[in-house]
Amino acid sequence: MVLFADLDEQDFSAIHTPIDDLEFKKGSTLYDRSSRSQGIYTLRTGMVKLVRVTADGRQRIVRILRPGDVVGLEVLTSPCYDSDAVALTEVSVCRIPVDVIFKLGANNQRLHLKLMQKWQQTVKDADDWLADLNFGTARQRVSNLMLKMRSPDDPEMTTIFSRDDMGAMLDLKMETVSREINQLMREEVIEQLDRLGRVYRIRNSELLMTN
Amino acid sequence: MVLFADLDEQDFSAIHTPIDDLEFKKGSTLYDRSSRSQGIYTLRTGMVKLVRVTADGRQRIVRILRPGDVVGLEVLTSPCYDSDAVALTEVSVCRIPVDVIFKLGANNQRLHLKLMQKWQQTVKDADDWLADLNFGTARQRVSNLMLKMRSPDDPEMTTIFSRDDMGAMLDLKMETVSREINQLMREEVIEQLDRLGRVYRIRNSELLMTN
DNA sequence: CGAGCGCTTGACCGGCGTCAACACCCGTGG
DNA sequence: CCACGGGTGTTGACGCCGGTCAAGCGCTCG
Repeated sequence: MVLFADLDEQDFSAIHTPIDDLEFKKGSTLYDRSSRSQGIYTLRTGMVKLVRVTADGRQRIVRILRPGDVVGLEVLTSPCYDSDAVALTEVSVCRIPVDVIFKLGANNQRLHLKLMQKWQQTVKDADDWLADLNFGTARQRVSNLMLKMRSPDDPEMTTIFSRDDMGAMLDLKMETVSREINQLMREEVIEQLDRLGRVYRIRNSELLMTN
Repeated sequence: MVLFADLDEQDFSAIHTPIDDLEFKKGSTLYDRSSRSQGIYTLRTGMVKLVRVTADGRQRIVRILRPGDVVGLEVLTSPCYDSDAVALTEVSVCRIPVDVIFKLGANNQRLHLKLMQKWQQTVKDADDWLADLNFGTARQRVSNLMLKMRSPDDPEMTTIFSRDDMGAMLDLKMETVSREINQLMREEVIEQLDRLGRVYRIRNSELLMTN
């Protein structure tokens, strides 16, 4: 209940339309650009990637969403979504139809404030993504991604993605991503914790930052 | 009056705080990250760049704003700005104190809708910027920038920036930008119209798009 | 055990960065 | 009027980072 955290009882009684709790499997798409609006989603657990296809047919990941983020805000003012949303892990979300937002929002100042905060966070995330992950050498990009994907409750842990996805995030080729990660491991800056190459421990965050 | 286009007389009478019309010279900064919020700006004429400084001290331009855009929306929910805003040309803006927005918004549904549309446009612009201008070869990036900066009322005309600024937008070095532009001119895809290298005519937009 | 997928690693190549020289525009001052 | 200097843009030579192509490894699942 990211958006409704501090609504009154009476606010809730105004809701007649159902709010669905949904689960998505790893790899399944919550929505794509062609689909009509089915509402906005608040992300409870898991990670979601927002994907666009460039003019020349390649995939570009424009942002990663994590628990607490809102997915698909754009349909509040637009009939369709701006990108595809694909689950990177098992994902559980809460889907809220657009008209529920408008009914509640009609005379609810606090919801407007919460929405505005979500918009602001989205813009900031987008700008951060551009400034931190798409600038500089391959090594800098990979380092910054490892830092950005740290676990909120244990900043030594970080979990990343398939090498292909990382390429689409950082504008690098899979092979380059692989090389940089293994280089960081040889230098003992990071340490692999699983067998699949997704979970790492950061042993020297200083060095990652000053790359 | 981008935001207040369809407000009632009575809405306006609620405003006591002054709304300033301001002018900025080319190169002057409207605000920077350290400055306290002085309100949001609607851009009437000219162009503004939003700039961030990366960890390693280089400048990154995250977006260009043009007439009709709103500058500094983030201070509606945050005490300070997320980036520096610098005038790329002579600029005239309309500055609206934050509390005016809140006073008007308290019971004005249409203003909320307008604001939401501005937020959505901002996110879309940010994502477009990432997907179109920071992906692919130098030639593709320069081509896409020329397309994005076309004049709204004459799509054959496009006006760009200093080579250094273009580098900070596209994550390329000045020299590379210069080479690509001159290459496009030799191929007669574009044609320079001024002596400073800012205004061009697009002679073959097909070719620019399919690069 | 073998097929298939994702990841790693090596060899090679090309595009972009680096460094430097130079052209051009403009303002200033002689 | 020209001489000069600084800022911006262009162009060339060269080197290196990251892309390309290909082989091989290690899982997982049939």
